[in-house]
Amino acid sequence: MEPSGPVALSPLGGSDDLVASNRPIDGQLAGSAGADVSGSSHGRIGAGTISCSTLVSSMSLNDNKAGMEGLDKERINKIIYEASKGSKFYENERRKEATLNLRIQQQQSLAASITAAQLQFGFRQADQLLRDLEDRRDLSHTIVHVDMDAFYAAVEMRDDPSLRDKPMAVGSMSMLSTSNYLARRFGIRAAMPGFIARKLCPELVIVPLNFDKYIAVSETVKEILALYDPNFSAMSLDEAYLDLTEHLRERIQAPVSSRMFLLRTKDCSTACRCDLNMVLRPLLLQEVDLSQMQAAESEIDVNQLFSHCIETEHLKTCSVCGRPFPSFTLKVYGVSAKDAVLEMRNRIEQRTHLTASAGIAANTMLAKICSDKNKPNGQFQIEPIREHVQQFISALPVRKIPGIGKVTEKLLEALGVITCQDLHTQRAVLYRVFSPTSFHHFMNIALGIGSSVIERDAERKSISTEHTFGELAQPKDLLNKCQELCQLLSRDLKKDRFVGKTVTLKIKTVSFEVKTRAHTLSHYSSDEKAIFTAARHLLEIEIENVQPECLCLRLMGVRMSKLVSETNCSSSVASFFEKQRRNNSTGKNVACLSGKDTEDESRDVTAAASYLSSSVAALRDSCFPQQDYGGDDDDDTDFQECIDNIKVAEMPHENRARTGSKAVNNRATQPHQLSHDMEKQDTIVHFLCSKLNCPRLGESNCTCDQCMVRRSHATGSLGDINSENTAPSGNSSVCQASVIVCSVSRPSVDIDSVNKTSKGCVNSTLNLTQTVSKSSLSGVSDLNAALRCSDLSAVRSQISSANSSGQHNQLPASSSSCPGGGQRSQALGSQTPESSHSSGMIHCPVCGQQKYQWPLDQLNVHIDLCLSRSTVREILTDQQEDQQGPVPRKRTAQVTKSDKRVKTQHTLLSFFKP
DNA sequence: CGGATCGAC
DNA sequence: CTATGTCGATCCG
Ligand SMILES: Nc1ncnc2c1ncn2[C@H]1C[C@H](O)[C@@H](COP(=O)(O)OP(=O)(O)OP(=O)(O)O)O1
Ligand SMILES: [Mg+2]
Ligand SMILES: [Mg+2]
Repeated sequence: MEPSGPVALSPLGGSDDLVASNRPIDGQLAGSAGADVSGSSHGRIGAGTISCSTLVSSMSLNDNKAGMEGLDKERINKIIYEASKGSKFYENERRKEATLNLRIQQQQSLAASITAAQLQFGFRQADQLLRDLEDRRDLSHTIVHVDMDAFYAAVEMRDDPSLRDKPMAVGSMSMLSTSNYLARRFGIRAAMPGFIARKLCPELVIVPLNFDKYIAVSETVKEILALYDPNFSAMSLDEAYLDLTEHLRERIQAPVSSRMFLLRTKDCSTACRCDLNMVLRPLLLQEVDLSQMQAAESEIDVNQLFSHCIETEHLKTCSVCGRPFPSFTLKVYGVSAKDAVLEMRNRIEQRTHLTASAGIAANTMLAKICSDKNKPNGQFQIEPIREHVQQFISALPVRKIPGIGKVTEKLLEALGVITCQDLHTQRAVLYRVFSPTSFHHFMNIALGIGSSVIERDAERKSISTEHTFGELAQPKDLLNKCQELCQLLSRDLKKDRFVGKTVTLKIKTVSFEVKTRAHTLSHYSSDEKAIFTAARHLLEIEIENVQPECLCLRLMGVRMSKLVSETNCSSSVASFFEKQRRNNSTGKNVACLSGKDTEDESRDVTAAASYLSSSVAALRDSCFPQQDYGGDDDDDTDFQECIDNIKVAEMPHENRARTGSKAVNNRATQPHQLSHDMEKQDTIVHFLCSKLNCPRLGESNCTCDQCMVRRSHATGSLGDINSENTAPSGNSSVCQASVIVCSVSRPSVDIDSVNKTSKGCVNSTLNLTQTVSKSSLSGVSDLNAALRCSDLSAVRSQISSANSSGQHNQLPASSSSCPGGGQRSQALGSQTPESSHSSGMIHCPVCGQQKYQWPLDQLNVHIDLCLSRSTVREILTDQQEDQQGPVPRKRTAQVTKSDKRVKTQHTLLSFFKP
């Protein structure tokens, strides 16, 4: 994006033709942007028509929503403006608007500086990319996006019939989460404050949120979705993507009866309201004589088909609720995608009494757009034919593309881009003005290309909690609020078994200005005190910064990121170490791992390694609280440096250059690096062993690995590990560390074998650990000595020798030629898809946690953590019977206060994965 | 890399 | 009176 010295030899003027449509808009928008800025300074209102409300376009109505077509926008915007003007919120929106206009002006001058040569270059690059993308276009999948209609509102209307014919919204006078379609006719929609909505429609009924209900309904809907695609991906409580390809294949073979479903013809208050497809369908299907049915028949005359049994009591009365069945028909759905989706939507409605809309297309981006097209209670399909796709996408306004919001729309509009067709027309300008990533996305959009596979759920990356409150300015009050939030955050972290490293404080002043401030802890934690210590510090700095003014806030939030999951292991290494630190040491929480260049693919491994490093450090701290290491963070930085070196060495062609400068041809796709990750992890483990400088460590590690490998093949015996790993008492503290490291190094086993045997292995590790643990806690300082004497160069040479061929026989897991790493990985790699195909359920061999389609790398990290954790846990329970498990102990029924855990919404990149 | 911005529900 | 809460991605300095 650098201006890169626009030595405009021939400024745009000469090449008008190519961007003809661009010119007038350029001028117009630059002009209007300038007018906005100057106009806002003397805020003239009233006299003009609507120019006052377009002044702050961010405050005018978003009608980009189903059910909001053809509104009297002018009237609505006027009301919104009248209700907003002069408010602090409005003033802040104006400020934001001004900086956005500034940004647009910069963009425009950049666009204006494009030379003819640059333009030509842009065209060439764009066309090349377009060809590549076109070549890889995949129309073979049938992707479906399902989205409930006016979800929260629909649930409330279902449960309170008096609401059904009224404009209503869900939320509060302060903020609405959604509205029903009647209310949308008044311009009332999500993210609008209730008091403004009331001005638009005084009769509006506002119903408070009931998250527990929405969550329950959501689960019900998901049950149905899973029948069509067990790997479906829910994007929020009310929508999901499915890949119907497989279902459609099977659907053709399946018996007709599997496509027959009941459909109530009218809702009667006295009749059974159960899902007829659950309580009645199975009974009817028993009675049906398929031979009597016409193949083409789609609506079946129930009375005729079941004339022989329709008077039977159990077919007249619901056995669940005891009420009479309502009138219904039996519908036979076809085998097409359209019919399958009709069937699915019908089943959702029969089951939940709520309607859903759906989109069918070859990729998620198009499917998402389609699901909105016939909302509510409708569906739309784009046939998987290139020409159809092109036709559909070309006419589409870019604002309809998920991921393109108000701001991007405005930026594009300034470049003459309104429709997706314009994206293609203006491709040379876009190439120059936007980042390579954005440009890439735009070209995908122009072609109607998106992700044609449903991504498995990514690991969560942050957990946060924030509250809006009445003005607070007293430092005491602010700190109290901060602590309260930290407590809530800690509770959430523990509930979901996460520990994290980076604490971020968010504040919003009474004038709606938002700031965030972050601090990275020295150890992974979910502990309230640890979080609060960090958050308070950040807050105090901010209070300090505005003095002698007082920091007057309307919102505060705390977020934890750099997360590591410790799923379902009932006691964590982290909490163990936290306890030790609380008891023993004076919290020296300053040191943190130096900056990491964590690539996506190695995130888990690196995180695990970081975690390990933290754990070892914490272990050391807790064992030897009196010692002053002087170089506390030396260890960490050495460690991190080593990891980085490994990564650099193993990813020679890594393109880590910032993409900001216009890279000419750095569009090479990166080969997947999973096997490297495995190797890295092993290398890291060896690094740790080396770092601990114990002659027996490598040996122990090997033995442990081998032990586990052998057990996995059902030939191992405990003799090996017991005899070889038992350390002389003099080395006991060192060996404790070794055991921890050992257990973190992954057992080379396949899943089933682990399920059968790993417990024994862990226990044997455990026995050893217990012994040495007790002696080390009594004050042996060999570990400390080892750590202090460790020498980086020696470590490096040890690493390289560990990676060289000589070690391979002893260290199967570090074989680099084997995809996925060593034997364990290989076994895992071949077993996982197998077992997941039949049941899809994978369970952690250590803690037993089950997860659907557990991704290999995540499973591995999880097992690592579990193993080390369960080891420590057993030590703990052996030593002390006290303390809380992180399990929430309060059974007091609490209402859920948020719809947390919304995952990567439909943001640009997510639509273009493979 | 931290912080701001954008986008989504 | 009264303008949310939660999360992920990207960009810029
Ligand atoms: N800005 C928001 N803030 C808080 N909650 C929201 C917001 N937007 C949406 N939600 C919640 C309430 C919605 O019912 C639910 C699903 O969102 P979404 O599918 O976009 O709209 P909707 O289901 O209410 O209407 P429809 O899908 O028919 O347009 O998510
Ligand atoms: Mg919806
Ligand atoms: Mg939705």
